[in-house]
Amino acid sequence: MGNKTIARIAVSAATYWVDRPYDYIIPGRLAEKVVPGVRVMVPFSRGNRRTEGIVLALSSQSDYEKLKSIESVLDDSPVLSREQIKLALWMRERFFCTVYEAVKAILPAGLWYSITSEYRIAEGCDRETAYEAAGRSKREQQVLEVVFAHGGSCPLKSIEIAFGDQDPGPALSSLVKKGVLQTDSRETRRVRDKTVNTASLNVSAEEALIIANQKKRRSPQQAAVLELLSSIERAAVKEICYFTGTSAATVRRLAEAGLVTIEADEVFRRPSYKMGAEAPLPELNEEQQKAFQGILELSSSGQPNVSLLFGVTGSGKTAVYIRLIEEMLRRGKSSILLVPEISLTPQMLQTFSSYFGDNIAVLHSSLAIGERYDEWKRIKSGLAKVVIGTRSAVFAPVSELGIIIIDEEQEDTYKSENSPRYHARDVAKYRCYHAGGLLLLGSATPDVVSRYHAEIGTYKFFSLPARYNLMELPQVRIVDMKRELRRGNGGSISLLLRDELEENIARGEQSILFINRRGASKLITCVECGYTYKCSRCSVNLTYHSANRRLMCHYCGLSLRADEYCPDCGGKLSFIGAGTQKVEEELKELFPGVVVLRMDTDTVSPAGSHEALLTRFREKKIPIMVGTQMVTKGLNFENVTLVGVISADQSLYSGDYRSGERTFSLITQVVGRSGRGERPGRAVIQTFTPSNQTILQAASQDYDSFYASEIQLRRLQNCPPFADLFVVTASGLDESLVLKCCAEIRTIFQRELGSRKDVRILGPAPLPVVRVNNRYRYRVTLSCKGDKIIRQLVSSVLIHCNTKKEFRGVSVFADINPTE
DNA sequence: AGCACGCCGACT
DNA sequence: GTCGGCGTGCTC
Repeated sequence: MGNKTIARIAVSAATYWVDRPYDYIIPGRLAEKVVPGVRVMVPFSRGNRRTEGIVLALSSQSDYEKLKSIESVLDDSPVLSREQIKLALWMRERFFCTVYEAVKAILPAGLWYSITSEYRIAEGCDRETAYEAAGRSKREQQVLEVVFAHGGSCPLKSIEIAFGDQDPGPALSSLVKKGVLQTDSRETRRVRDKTVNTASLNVSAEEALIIANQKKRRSPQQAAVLELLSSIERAAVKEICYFTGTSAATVRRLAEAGLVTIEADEVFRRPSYKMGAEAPLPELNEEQQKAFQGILELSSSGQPNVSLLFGVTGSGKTAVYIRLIEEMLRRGKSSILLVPEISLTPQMLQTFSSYFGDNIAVLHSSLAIGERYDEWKRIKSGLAKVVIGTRSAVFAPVSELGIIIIDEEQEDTYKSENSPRYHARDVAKYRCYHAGGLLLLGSATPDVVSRYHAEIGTYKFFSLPARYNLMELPQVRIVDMKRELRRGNGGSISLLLRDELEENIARGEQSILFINRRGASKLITCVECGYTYKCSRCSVNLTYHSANRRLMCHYCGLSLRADEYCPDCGGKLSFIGAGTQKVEEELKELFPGVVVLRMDTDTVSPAGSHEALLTRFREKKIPIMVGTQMVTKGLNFENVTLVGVISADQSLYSGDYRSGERTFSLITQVVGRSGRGERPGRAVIQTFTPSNQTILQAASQDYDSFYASEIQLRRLQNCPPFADLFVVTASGLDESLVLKCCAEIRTIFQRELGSRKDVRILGPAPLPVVRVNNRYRYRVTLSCKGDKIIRQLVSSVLIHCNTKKEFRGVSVFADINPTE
């Protein structure tokens, strides 16, 4: 080791366009503590404001002359490993975020510091001199008033509140400069390491008993504690008190006498769920065994290390997961199982706990911050080697990564909607590649991109056949909603569905109605012929924007005036769409007195209440349940024999390249799950486009034919997997400025890439909802294979637009292959 | 972004 | 003269 006195640091205050490693001097007193992966406080920018940073690397020299020094070190040991630092840097390049944004995604929230500053009147400065120094400045006077009102010292927050929308900054720094005020800032952590005081004997058990006997007269309580400890040696102070009826003070007195030692033992806050009884490993059938072995083979042979496991619900994917995780444990390696938010239920955790017990750590968003932090610590320390969680669990700090399994890998919840806009699958791929782990994608309706990779051999492909003896394919009927309209039924429930519901109610069987609420924007269709508007340039459906009363393409921005009548047949045009509430009301009118359970984001908010609703539905045998996506998880009930899809169209025509895939996946899931008991299930799918291929394919559960037609479409449209979509979004209060910025983005792309045949530039186009929070949002899309040159160009466009004076007030960000 | 510096009109 | 408003430029 040379004399590395300089640290390369990523700072949290840096925005994307100034984000780079900054060099700082490591002061001698911190030399030991500053190592890559620890967080530090550093002065940053002209005002030297205190900023959190993370040490990326150490160096013995710097190109920069006027270096500042690290102020303090926040961590005793690195919070990021070398691999994780590399991951953060990779994420910056890949997802157009700052290094620190990536770091924040990788680490649990419980680790974050919040900085509170305090201002106080300088020592030896009285009221008079202070006001004299403030002079005639009203703001400085006001600052002093607030500080004195707080007794000479007060948090910055209070001053800010007193100032309202005025900025106290200049007045504060002026007063500090004059020596009237002094400031202090402290970083505090919201979550502490939880500890429990534990007492243990300092003397042998025999000695303790002798002393206890001596003490029996004078201090019977101390004697009782010693007696207890002589038999169990070590116990939590709380428990000692409970069993002996003494107080903590008694134990403390013994500690002062040197007879016992009290230590703070680290304990973990654990999320609670029901543990399953220990169970033998599931047996695998022939197909499962083939998949199991085939997947494991990859670990010895190297590339490729990704497999796709295709199998409908009930085909036994979970058994394969369990055996793989178990195998990894046997090899001393860790596993990460990612599930979509809605599948991570107590029931599911109970199942896994039967096999892996306390080896499991759970990570998901509705855990208490302390629980989440402690689960993270258990993983990092190697206490938990089986991680089960949602999207962010892909960052779990396991040391020996054996396998990452992504269940239902086509789900949108694996893509983050805000910065860093990562896809868990991409991160998993990166991690597995670099740590030599396996990646397994599981699905009944794989992402078309994944299936394509399996087809061309970059992923290994395994398929589990459905267990036909378990259930018959439900009887599926498709209802043409245009005809319903023409017949005078303007409601959202067709005559057929009404009859079926009636029958189920009469028979005491249960029904679930599914509403597809994806894509909040409106679609227009012809009542007579089912005509829908398509973009002539993008072959996606146009959506109606009430703001300008025009039909627009979300890709290229094409806009048409909305007609009154169908341009094809002259029929009446009408909107498609229904909400859960509306359907609930209609049901109550159709079936007075029948209980209807509604399940959507309005009725399901706290964690676990989703589960509670489902339990109620099952146990109370409530006749009808209506809901959005989340009801698809409630379809495992024997008594549910009818499933209705209220409107299959909405997601189908939402106008992004994955809408077909999403619709197929949803309908397949819904249809495939009715009739899980003895009686065969029935499904009714309502649609305005009954001849739509995707709906027909979903109704017959035919993934292969769906894939075949979808992949052709993707090739035609130059969408993933044949190209990546780089979407650059600009937003701002001034609509014309936002548009001007988008025009410039387009021009830059055109100038730099215009000659490349494989590149298509689309837009500017409005987002499905153009105005949010008074900000107008437009985007330009770049469709091409993402290589380094493209990524660099996108990055430079972001920096250009965010820093150009002309575009002040417009913020621009980029996203790769977004899901709507 | 956030913060300081510098320039300029307005007001004590 | 200074106070504070706003435009400009930089961040190891």
